[in-house]
Amino acid sequence: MASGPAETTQAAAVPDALSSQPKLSPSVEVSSTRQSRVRRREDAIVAAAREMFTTHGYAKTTMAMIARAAGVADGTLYTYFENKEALARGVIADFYKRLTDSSQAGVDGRRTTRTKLDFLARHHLQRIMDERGIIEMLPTLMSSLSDYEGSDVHSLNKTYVAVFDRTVREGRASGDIPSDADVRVLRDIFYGALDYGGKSLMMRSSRKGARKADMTRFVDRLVSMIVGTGETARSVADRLESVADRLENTLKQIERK
Amino acid sequence: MASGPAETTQAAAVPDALSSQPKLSPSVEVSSTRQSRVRRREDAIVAAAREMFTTHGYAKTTMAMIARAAGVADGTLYTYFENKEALARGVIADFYKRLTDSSQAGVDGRRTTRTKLDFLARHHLQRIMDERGIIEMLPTLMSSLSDYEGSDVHSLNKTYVAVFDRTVREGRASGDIPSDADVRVLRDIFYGALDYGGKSLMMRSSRKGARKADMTRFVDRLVSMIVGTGETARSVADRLESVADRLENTLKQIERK
DNA sequence: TGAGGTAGCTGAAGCCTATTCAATTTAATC
DNA sequence: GATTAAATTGAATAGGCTTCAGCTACCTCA
Repeated sequence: MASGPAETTQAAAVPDALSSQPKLSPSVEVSSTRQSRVRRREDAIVAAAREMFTTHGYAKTTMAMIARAAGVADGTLYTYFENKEALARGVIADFYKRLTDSSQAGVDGRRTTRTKLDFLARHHLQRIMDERGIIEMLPTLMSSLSDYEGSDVHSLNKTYVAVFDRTVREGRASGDIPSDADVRVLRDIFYGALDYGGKSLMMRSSRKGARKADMTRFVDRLVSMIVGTGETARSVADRLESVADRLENTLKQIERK
Repeated sequence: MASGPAETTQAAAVPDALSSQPKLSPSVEVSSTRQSRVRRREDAIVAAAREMFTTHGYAKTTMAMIARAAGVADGTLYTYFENKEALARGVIADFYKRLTDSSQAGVDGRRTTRTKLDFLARHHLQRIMDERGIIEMLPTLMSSLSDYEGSDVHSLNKTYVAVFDRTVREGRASGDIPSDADVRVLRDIFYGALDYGGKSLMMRSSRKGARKADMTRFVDRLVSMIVGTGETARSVADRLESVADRLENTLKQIERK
């Protein structure tokens, strides 16, 4: 529709193979080239929108409020985003990008399957509780399933959960997770439980302390369900194995007599 | 605000201790008393609203559309419901009431913890997939957590999940579920996984057959996580564990010689 | 350096809906 | 049948999203 940089949002998912100008040295981002100013303005709009949506919710936030907060005219918003929904999607996309980065970083810093999953769970919970206003817009925007498939929010979500998927596959390979486990099933259970549990946690336990304890109990249980009764069942197997060794040896001795 | 029967919706949760008239024989419901006509009209409005919301989604449904479908004037809607949100809540409340009834009935017809949970899971999945348009309105309406607490939707939801809670408590008492399990934690995991999994199921597997298989695999896994590695496997594990104990002790004695 | 061109910006006007309310119809009561 | 109260109506109001004709600031190139 608009001839302006409206599609920038879509393209933002990819590194940036944008338009006419050959890329200048990236360090000059501070300079006042047209592109950089445009990008800065888009960032300002997204930031203003996030602020407003988070504070007042999607429905009660008006485009005028966002424009005012971003320091632009109402019409300018439509140069960058097709409409209110697209702007909200932009905010969500941005959220997912940040979430994915921090999740991957956290996972990389841990060794065992259990600690990785434990981190992923806590991190997800923390984030959706902090920025709940944003993720609550998701169902509103993606009401028609067809809206969702193919949207950049969808692909960014896939990128995000891929962090979990990789962790599970590694866990399966290393024997921490039963090898017959279906990654998609575990993923649905994991994130479903976290989203629902997050709401639940916010409702009860208003006291800071109680919430933290509740959260720990919840996460521990959830993670234990995935890495299996693992520990115990596994240790039984381990013990049985060593018992078998000792039995064989002892039996040999007894039989020899 | 309105002097009309606007609060009927709220009161509908309770059997009906309404107003002036002493209750006549309930069989005369067909008659044309003022109250009965009012109730019939409210039902018509809720039904029309459900139809529209389900087909077009909350945002794209206009009050005018609902009024037309219900065969009343625009203004009449506001005699029964304070505003569009309240009307949507009415639709959701109605959904929960029906869901609770059918769930309880299904649970009553089953014996074991596993089959009860299996039924609850499948039933919940089926319903949220069929009437997805309705439950998708929930986050939109209840965006401010404070809206939710105390709303009749909240209390009806509590009534609904109570069916699950009872099943889990019974399962704990009968030993099918570990006695240290926290009902709230299990509940969050159960319904969270189902809600998320439902969306997931709808996205992949468009083919009828594949969806049914996916659903079975998903539900089996989820239920197994709650009732444990399941009756048989669990008892074997228990036996193995105790055998291991005895073996170790015995071996020590033998080896000592 | 200045003319010409264009990307980006502006904000008032248009359009669409939720919601209100004065007037009207319908039902209950006496 | 008259009186009163409850329900209903739909046109008017209000407020928010979106458009668009014109304006500004910047870039390019001679």
